[in-house]
Amino acid sequence: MFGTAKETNGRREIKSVHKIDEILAVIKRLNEGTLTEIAEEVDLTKGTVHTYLRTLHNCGYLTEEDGVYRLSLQFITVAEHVRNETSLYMAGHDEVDALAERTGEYAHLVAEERAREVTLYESRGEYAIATDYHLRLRETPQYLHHNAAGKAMLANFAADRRDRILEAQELEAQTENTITDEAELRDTLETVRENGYALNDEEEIRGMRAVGAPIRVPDGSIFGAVSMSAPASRLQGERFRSAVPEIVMETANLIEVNLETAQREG
Amino acid sequence: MFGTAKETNGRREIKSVHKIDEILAVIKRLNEGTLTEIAEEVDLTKGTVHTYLRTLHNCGYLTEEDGVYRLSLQFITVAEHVRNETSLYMAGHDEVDALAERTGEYAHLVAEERAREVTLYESRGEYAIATDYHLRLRETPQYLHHNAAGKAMLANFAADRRDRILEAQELEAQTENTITDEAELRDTLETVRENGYALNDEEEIRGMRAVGAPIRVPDGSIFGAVSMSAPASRLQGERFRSAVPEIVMETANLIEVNLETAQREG
DNA sequence: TAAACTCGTTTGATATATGCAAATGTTTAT
DNA sequence: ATAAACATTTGCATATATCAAACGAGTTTA
Repeated sequence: MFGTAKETNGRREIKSVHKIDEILAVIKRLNEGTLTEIAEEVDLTKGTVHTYLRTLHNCGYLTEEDGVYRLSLQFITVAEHVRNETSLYMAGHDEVDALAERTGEYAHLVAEERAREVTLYESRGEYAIATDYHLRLRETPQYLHHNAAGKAMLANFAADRRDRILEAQELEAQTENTITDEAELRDTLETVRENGYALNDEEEIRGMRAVGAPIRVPDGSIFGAVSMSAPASRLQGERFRSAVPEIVMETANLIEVNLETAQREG
Repeated sequence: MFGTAKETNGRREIKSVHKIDEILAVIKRLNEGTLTEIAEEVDLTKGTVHTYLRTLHNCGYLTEEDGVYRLSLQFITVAEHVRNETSLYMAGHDEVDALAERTGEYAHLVAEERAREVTLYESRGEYAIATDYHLRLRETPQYLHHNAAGKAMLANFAADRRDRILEAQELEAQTENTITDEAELRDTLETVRENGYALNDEEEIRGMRAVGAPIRVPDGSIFGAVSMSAPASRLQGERFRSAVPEIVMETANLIEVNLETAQREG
């Protein structure tokens, strides 16, 4: 989305979709732009881009004020729809609120899409810090090996799904603690499977630790994770390695039950 | 967006954009669909729709599992970006949290786009009710005359902007209390301007009242509103007509100051 | 005050990407 | 084993996206 398309291996595609995607990507990157500014960044003439912008504006993808285009607020309403139709969100947001309240820290509900982690919901406990940072983090799907929730999911995928993800990419580092060696990561994931929870020891953000647990359903199609993150100073020793994991796994279990019962109803 | 384009008055447009918009609209409406299901709803052959779906999937707009397409979770991440780039959200979300906490009820931060109200942020106080209903409400931009925040904005727009909005549409009713008469609405808006706040007396949801206040900036370009909503039984008499309006206006004022200072910084 | 420049918008002509119909795979049902 | 339903591919005709160039509006410069 917005400029991240894979190469088209010979199969026919609609070129206009790619052009639209490219234009939206440019506007997202510039945050706002005039026709000339946008056209400069795209391999199309000003006249053509003008026609695209007119149509995208008319269809509600863009707003325009004094010749300046931006992504429209309608993306927010569409996102609400997508979220509300995601059963994991519906089953989990109250439990994540409860987790944030019990721990006083940030709690997260995430899902996997295209080998990346998308945050469905985030709840801020009383003592939660780095609010703005977390807001920005949600703008970009994250690598699964960067944090506890991602590792919890990765560990519990079927082997072939995990292999496909691990083989498709290099393990980029985010901090000096990020696991970048595949063998080491696979060992860790083995432990995560055994324990039922994953830890993140300053692997994503220096000074921050986190605990995550997978959310499973029998048929395997729905999948996600919950996690709780806090400054390392407030998350150490027994609390980090036992008490909080218990609470996080309990939350995951509650969400699993919610998913189960919701499924039987509808 | 997704099937709400106005008619194209003679000017040239990119037809593919409309087709994409229509396809996404169908998938949004069906929530999920196979190629055949989607193609049935669109005036294109299966083969053509197939090419569109392939491209939209490749570009990250859709997910596909066992031949079933859905809107992708990436819409959520894009929405986060849009929201974080909206200065009103950045200036207002903490204040709206505070408003929800002080009143114990739902607090809302909204903006106007295309003559409709879009919710940028919503905060749930301790006693807030109808959570699921509010989630669903956020999926669709609302008419401005349906609630307190919308009326607060409408009342404080420049006259021509207000006229353009009022003249473009019928005043649809939502409950028996909704103001559907233009003259009556204009009178109400006059009062709203005088008071500095707007009331909603079961005009949007039966049994719910709300109080809203406009968020202004000198140059007039940024515009929005805050509101607080609660069951009528908890929002009556002096509390409805004076105490809560004071608090809501205070919140709006704080957000205005945040906007001002943020603007001077960057 | 005119000329030069910038930016958005329109338009005719053209190449090509799109869309159809029909054929080909692939899976599911009988 | 056969039929049916569905997804996918492909050749061909044509609608349409694109370019270049012209036009118009607004701003700056001399």
